[in-house]
Amino acid sequence: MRKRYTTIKDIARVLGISVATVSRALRDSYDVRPETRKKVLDVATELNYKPNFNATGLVRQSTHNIGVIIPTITNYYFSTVITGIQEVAQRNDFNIILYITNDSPENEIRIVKNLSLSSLDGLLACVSSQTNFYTHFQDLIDDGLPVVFFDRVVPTIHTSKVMQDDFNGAFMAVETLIKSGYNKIAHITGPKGLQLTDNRLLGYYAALDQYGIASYPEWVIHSGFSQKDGEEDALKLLGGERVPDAIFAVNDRKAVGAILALKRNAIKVGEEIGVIGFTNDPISEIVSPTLSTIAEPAYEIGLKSCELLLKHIRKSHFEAQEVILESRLIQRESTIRSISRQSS
Amino acid sequence: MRKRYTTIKDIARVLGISVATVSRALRDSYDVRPETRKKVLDVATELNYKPNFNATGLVRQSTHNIGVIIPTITNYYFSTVITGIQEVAQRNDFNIILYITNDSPENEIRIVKNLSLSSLDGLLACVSSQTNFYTHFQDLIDDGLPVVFFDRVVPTIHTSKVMQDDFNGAFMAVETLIKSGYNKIAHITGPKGLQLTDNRLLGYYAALDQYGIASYPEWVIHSGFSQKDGEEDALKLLGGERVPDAIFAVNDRKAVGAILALKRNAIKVGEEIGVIGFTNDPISEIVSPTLSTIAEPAYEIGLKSCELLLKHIRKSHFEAQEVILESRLIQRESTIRSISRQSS
DNA sequence: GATCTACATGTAAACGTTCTCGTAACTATT
DNA sequence: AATAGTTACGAGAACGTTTACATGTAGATC
Repeated sequence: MRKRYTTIKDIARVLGISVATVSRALRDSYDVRPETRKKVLDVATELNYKPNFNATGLVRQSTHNIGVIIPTITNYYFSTVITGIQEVAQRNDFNIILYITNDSPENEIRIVKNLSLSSLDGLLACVSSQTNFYTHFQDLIDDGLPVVFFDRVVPTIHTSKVMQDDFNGAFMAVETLIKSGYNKIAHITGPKGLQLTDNRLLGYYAALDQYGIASYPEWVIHSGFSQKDGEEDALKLLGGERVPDAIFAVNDRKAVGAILALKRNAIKVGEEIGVIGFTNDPISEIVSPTLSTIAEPAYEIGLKSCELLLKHIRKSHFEAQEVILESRLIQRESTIRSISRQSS
Repeated sequence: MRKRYTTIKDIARVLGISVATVSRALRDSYDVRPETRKKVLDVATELNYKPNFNATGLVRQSTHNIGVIIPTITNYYFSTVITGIQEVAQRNDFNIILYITNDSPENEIRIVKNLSLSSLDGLLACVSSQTNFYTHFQDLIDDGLPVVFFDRVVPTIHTSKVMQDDFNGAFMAVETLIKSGYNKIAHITGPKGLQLTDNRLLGYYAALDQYGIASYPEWVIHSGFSQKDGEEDALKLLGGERVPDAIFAVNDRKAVGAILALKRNAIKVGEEIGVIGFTNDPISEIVSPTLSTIAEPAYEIGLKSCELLLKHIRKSHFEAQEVILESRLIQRESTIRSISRQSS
C-alpha cells in the first residue's frame, strides 16, 4: 500500500510559512533567514522529506536522467563502460536509464523512437552492429536532445563521440605479430560500415604496408563480434587455400573463439599460429595460452562519455567533440613462438 | 539548444478542441468519437508528440521507473540477471534505472537513502556482500515502495525474494566431487551472514553428511567473491596442515582463481585436486581444464524478479513470495580424475 | 412536445515544485 | 521625520497531464 509522502506543503503547514519559502530554504540559501532555513531543514529531515522529481522535472524542464543505449551488457567491455558512466552520473546526481538493444536494429529503433527530451536530459549511445539507418538518432538530436556516441559511433552524425584509438591499436597488434616472426597475417573483424571496424582494418593494412607484408582478400573476414563468430572465422581460414600463420581478431571474444577452434584442430596456438585480440577482457588472462591483446580504456570511455554529455546538458552551445583514448599493447603467450608453456 | 516539444495543448489548439478530449483520445477509446480520435492521433504523429512523463507521473503518482540496485555488473551472473530484468521491463514499458554499489555498504546506503517512491515505482535489489544493517531497505518498504530482492536476499526483511536453489546446487556439486572419487573436500565461500553463503554451506555439509565424509573447520574459508579471493583461499588450503583433494567454490570466479593458483603450484587440476564452481560463467568453458559447475538460471532470475515486482506494483496487496529457481549440474574436466587432457 | 437517456465534449482542479513579482517591515540616509 | 534601500517572505502562475464533474446536443420514449 503506497503511502502519501511528505511534500513541501507539509513542511510549510507545520511551520506556518509558505511553500515558496520552504522551497528556497531547501535549495538556495539567499533570501531566507538562517533560522528559518534551519527550521525547514529540521522539519524536512524529521518528516523524511524527499523531493518529487516529477514535479521539479516538470517545472525545470529537466529530469535528472540520462539514457544509455547499448547492444548488450553481458561482456566485459560494455559492462565496464557502463560502470564508468554510472560513476560519473552518480557523482553528479544523475540517474542512468539503461536500454539494451540486444544488437538488434529493430529494438534500437523502437527504443529510440520512444525516447523524448521530456523524459531524458541526454543520451549516451553505442549503436547496434547491423544498424545502417541513423535517422532515429538524428531526429532526437534535431529535437534538441544532447547525444554522445561511444565505441561504435556513427560517422555521419555531427555530435560528440568517444572512442579508443582503433587505428593505432590495430597497428600495434599487427606490428607485434610481425615482430614476433609471423608474416601471413589474417584479420577477423566486425561488420562493414562500422567506424571501429574500418579503423582497425585500416590499422591492419597500414602495419602490413609499413613492413612490406602481403595480404589477401580471403584473409580479411567480416562477421559478428561473438566468440562463435571467432570460431567460424578461424575454421574458414584453416580451410582456405592459403592458411595464415597469425590471426588478428577485432576483439578478445573472437580471438578466444579462434583459439578454441585452433586447439580443437590440434594446432599449437602461438607456436604454429599466433593470435592477438583487442579489448583486454579478463578471459584473455584465463584462456590457455593466455591471449595477447590491445587493452581498451573501457572504464575511461565510460567516464569521458558521461562527462562530455554532462557538458552538453549544462551548456546548450557546447561544441561537439571527438575524443580518442589511447589503447595499449599487452603481450602474453598467444603471440610468442616458442614458449615454455605452463602445464595445460 | 533545447526546443519546445509538442504538448497536448498544441494538439488541442490545432484542432480547436479541449485538452481533455485530446488526453482521452490519446489514452482511452471510450467517451470520444472515432473521428475525433483519429484526427487527434494524426496530428499527434504529425507533430511528433511524445507524452511528458513528468506530467503524467505527477498526476498519476507513478513514474514508470523501476530501480535496480546491484553490487557490480562486470560479471556474467549480474549482467545476465539485468538483461532478464530489462527484457521484462521493456515489454511492460517500464524503464530501469541502474544503481551500482561496487559492493560497498556505504554506497548502498547512500543510494538507497536517496531513493523515494516519488521517483520510483519499485525496486529490485541485490545487497552488497558486506552489508549487515538493512534498515535503509526496511525504511523504503515502510514508505510503501515495492521491493523485490534477488540472489543475495535479506532474510530479516519480509518482501518477495527470488533466488536459485543454493542448497541443492551445493549438494549436487559436492556429491559430484564425491562420486568422482574425491573425499577431502574443502569449500571456499562468501562472507558469512549472506543467505546464499549459508545455503551453499548447508548443502556442502549435507552432502558430506550423507556420504559419511569428514570435514574440518580449516577447510571452510569465508572471504569475498572475486577471482583474487579464490586464488588466496586456494593458497591457504595448500599451505594448511591437511591439504584437501577437492575444492568446491561458491562461484566460478573463485573457482577459476583457485585453478590458476593450483596450476601455478604445478598441481594437476582434476587429476590431483578436483574443482567445482557455481554459476556457469562462460569462463568455465574457457579455463583449462574446463570447469565443472552448477548452472544458475541467471536470466530467469532477472525475468522472475521483474515480473514479481510488477505484480507488486500493480496490486498493492500482492502477497510477498519467495521463488526458488532450480540449478543444474554441468560436469566438465575439472572434476574428472584422469582425463585425456586436450593439448594445453 | 415534454422529458429522459446516452453520448461527446468542455471546464477546472489537482499533482509538487519553482520562480517572478509584489510587499511589509526594517535599516540607513539625509 | 521623510525617503530610499534592503531583507525576508507570501501570492500565485506555470510546467503538462489526468479526471471528476458539468454541459450541450441528439435521439428515444411517453
